[in-house]
Amino acid sequence: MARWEPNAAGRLREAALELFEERGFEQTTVAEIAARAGLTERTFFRHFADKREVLFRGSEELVDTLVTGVDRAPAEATALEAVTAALEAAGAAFAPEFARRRRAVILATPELQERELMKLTSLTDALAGALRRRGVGESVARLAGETGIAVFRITFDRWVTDPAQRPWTEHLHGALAELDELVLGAPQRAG
Amino acid sequence: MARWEPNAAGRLREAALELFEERGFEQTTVAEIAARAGLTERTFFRHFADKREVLFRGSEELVDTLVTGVDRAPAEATALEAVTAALEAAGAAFAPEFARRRRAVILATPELQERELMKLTSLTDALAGALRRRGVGESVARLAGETGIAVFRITFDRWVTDPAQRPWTEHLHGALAELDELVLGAPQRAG
DNA sequence: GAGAGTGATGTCAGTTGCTGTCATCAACCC
DNA sequence: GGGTTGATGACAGCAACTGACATCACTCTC
Repeated sequence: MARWEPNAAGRLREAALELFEERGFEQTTVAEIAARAGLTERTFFRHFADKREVLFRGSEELVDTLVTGVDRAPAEATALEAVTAALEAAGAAFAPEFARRRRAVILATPELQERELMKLTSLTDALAGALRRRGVGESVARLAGETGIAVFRITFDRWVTDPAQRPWTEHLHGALAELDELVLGAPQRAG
Repeated sequence: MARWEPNAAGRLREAALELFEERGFEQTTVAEIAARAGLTERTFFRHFADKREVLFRGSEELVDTLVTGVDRAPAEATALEAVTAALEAAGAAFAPEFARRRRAVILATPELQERELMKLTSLTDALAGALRRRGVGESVARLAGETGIAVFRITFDRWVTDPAQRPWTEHLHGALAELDELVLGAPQRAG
């Protein structure tokens, strides 16, 4: 038998999410989270740098997914096509039920929104960096990064709140079509 | 003689900025800031909701300036023209020396970057809201808000770091011209 | 002009986020 | 079987932040 119950970080994350849902982020202490997970406060801070971070574990993997998606796009692909490929790959990174609960808590908590904005900025920077590495100019890379994350946010929100639970790629291409409309004045995306 | 030295909030802000420059945000305690301003820690928290906020007082006024700028734009103006008018008005809101020092501290401190992203988001939302109120559609208003703040950030950074100290409007129109290039493929802005 | 506010400040005690340090002890290695 | 490792617990301590109450120059009112 193992000395400790497995998956301490996962238990802490689930305990935190439950408590945040029940009584709110600020009204929950780290000691309470740890107790529900069968651990101590000190151990919580060994797994997560701070109280907010418990809801953001995994964002580094998302960065990797997006960068890999851009890197794997064919050399002839435009910046936006490479970003689109990356965003398609990103859809597989989320467990829908967890994502939905987590999103509700973040929307209710300014402190968590701050952290989320920071993570999204790192996604933007990572996308722009990957594009620059494949030869895209600085300004276009930055703009494409910002646009890509804007599309990502729209896609994520719709996917998470869709009562029909349509797949990620469907929402993604819907958002991209709207981007085309905005830029070109009419729907033109084929597929 | 007045019972207290005047401008407590201003003294706290200057003391905080000095200490953040000297030894960094995290290495500075609120008690130290208050002491340098001739006040107590408790009084600091009466003037500022938290330690970060001491560098962000005034952002509500910037929101007002931008919204007023959009509201005052002629009814025929496009969304982008209204945003441009608002951004021109925003230039007068900054004292360059303070802005430069503040920016350096924020760039060195992730905690402060989080707060800054939050403030920029509220600027984006305010711009988009003002545009919607003058009849601009939801999606265009949001995109114009995001674009406007992106241009604002570029303008602000260049203005603050410009060794030649050229005026705000000059940097603003430079950034807008680049936006045109990106969107239209060639410089086309006249004035 | 005396008494009753008013408002910015001080004082103090308390909670909570977060950190450093040392101890523990099953599992693993040689 | 003894040493090492690695996740955890225990405990002390700092700093951010809050609530409650006291202070006292100024101001308003009659």
